[in-house]
Amino acid sequence: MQQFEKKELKKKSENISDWYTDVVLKAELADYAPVKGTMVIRPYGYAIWERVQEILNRMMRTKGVQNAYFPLFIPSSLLEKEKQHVKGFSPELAIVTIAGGEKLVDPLVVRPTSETIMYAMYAKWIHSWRDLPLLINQWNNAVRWEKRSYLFLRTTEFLWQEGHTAHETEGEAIDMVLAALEWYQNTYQEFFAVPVISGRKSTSEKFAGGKETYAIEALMPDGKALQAATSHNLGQNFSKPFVVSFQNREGKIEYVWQTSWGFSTRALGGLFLVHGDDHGLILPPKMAPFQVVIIPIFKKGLEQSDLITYGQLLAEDLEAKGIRVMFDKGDNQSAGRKFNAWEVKGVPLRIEIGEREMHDKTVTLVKRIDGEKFTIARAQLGQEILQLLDSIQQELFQKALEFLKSNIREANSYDEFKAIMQSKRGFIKAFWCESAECEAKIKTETKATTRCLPLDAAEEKGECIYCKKEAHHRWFFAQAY
RNA sequence: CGGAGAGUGGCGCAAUUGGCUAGCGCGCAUCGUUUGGGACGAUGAGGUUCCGGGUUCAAGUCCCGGCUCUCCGACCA
Repeated sequence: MQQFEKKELKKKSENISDWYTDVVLKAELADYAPVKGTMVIRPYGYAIWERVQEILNRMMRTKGVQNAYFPLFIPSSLLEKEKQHVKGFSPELAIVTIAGGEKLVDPLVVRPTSETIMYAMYAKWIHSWRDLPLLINQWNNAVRWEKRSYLFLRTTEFLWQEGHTAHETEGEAIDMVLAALEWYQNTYQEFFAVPVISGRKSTSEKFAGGKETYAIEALMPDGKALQAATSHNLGQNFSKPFVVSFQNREGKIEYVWQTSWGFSTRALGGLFLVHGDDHGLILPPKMAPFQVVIIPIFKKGLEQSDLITYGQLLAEDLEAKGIRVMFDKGDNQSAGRKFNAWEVKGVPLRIEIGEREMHDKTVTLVKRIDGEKFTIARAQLGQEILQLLDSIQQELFQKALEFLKSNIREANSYDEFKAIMQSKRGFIKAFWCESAECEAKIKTETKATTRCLPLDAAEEKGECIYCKKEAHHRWFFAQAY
């Protein structure tokens, strides 16, 4: 019995954070690396990141954003040009002080984000309004020396895309900021099947050096919120110190209006946490590296090669329909072991083929989401699977949406607020006067921070939940990841 | 950076008051039998017990110093 238990996954229903770590390791998404806080993203996990790249690249192309690559090292003198920016990042910088065996006069910062190095270049490239807008994205890594790390959700080194644009007018820049936010929201909702709240950040939560920050916030099963991606309106805060200026249509010198926005591997953590159950991961079909796994069941007296041919043709048919298929045809693992392995990895559909199916020209189909098992004729399989994948995608989103909806609560008094934080957590909508003092006190006393003010939040009259002074909006609060 | 815990084959663990050739399960390799929910048998490989120093006839075990990891807090995408 004991040996059996060791094979089991930790239960999501019992302890979500143990489950999460366990499932990330066992599904072979990632593994711990030798340096504290770093991880290896393994092929299965990286395939999911590549899906994200495809999705976001496609979205970025619609607006003409181009990919490029800027260096990893930033001279510290450059980083220091924008005061709020250095101040915000300095506690978590990794700095190279010795290189080539010599002490560096100007140490090199390993990028925590690339505003400074990119804008030093933008200053060189932008001279006229005709050079605008400049729309560049890069897929890269960044390093922030986190004191406490967590697979995917907070690693010392992480992967992301960072988009950096420069515009002629602030209006254009704001359009860009909101467009990026919408891309992120779509990625999360339509592809990850995770509903989000998108909105503006408070002053204390905004990007160091920026003017306004917008974010998408997703609710995790433990009632904590995950800031899944951000989009910043930088105003002219960087263009001034970096002298990114241009001659406008009237011939006058002006500073550009800038934006930056990023979507990191952290977002994958949210994807893994939200879906999934005691048996492991559940990947939404649109993100799954394999949407279908075909498992042959060999039997004595059954010609193995016949079954493999049957499976091979099946796989080719499905692939021709654009379905991502894994045919796990090896004969050195029992079928049961394969079932379990692919369940942990969250493949949405499993096809079992054996003697019966081959004889009847059918397949046995099993849904990961609920374990439902049925037999269908091979002839209709492709169509059936496309429909199933679609309905599973919807079902996952609906489930997550219901969870989100039932975990958004209004608090009209501070007592009510505290009571919610002590029990179910989730999002709390409450009036707040927008003073940093109240925000800080609420955080210390309840762990909840302001998450955002939704874009469509109505202007209302109320009193701050903490100080009872006048307030105009109900902000979203939650304990953050 | 504070608090707690832990470092023993790849992984999970064991090793009596300090005592014999450091064990067990999983995994791995070879061969055979198997395969409809984590198969079985036989054989085999694999160890500087985190590092450095000390005490002792004798150290995985005790002492000192260091390092690393995990969890919990403050900081953060």
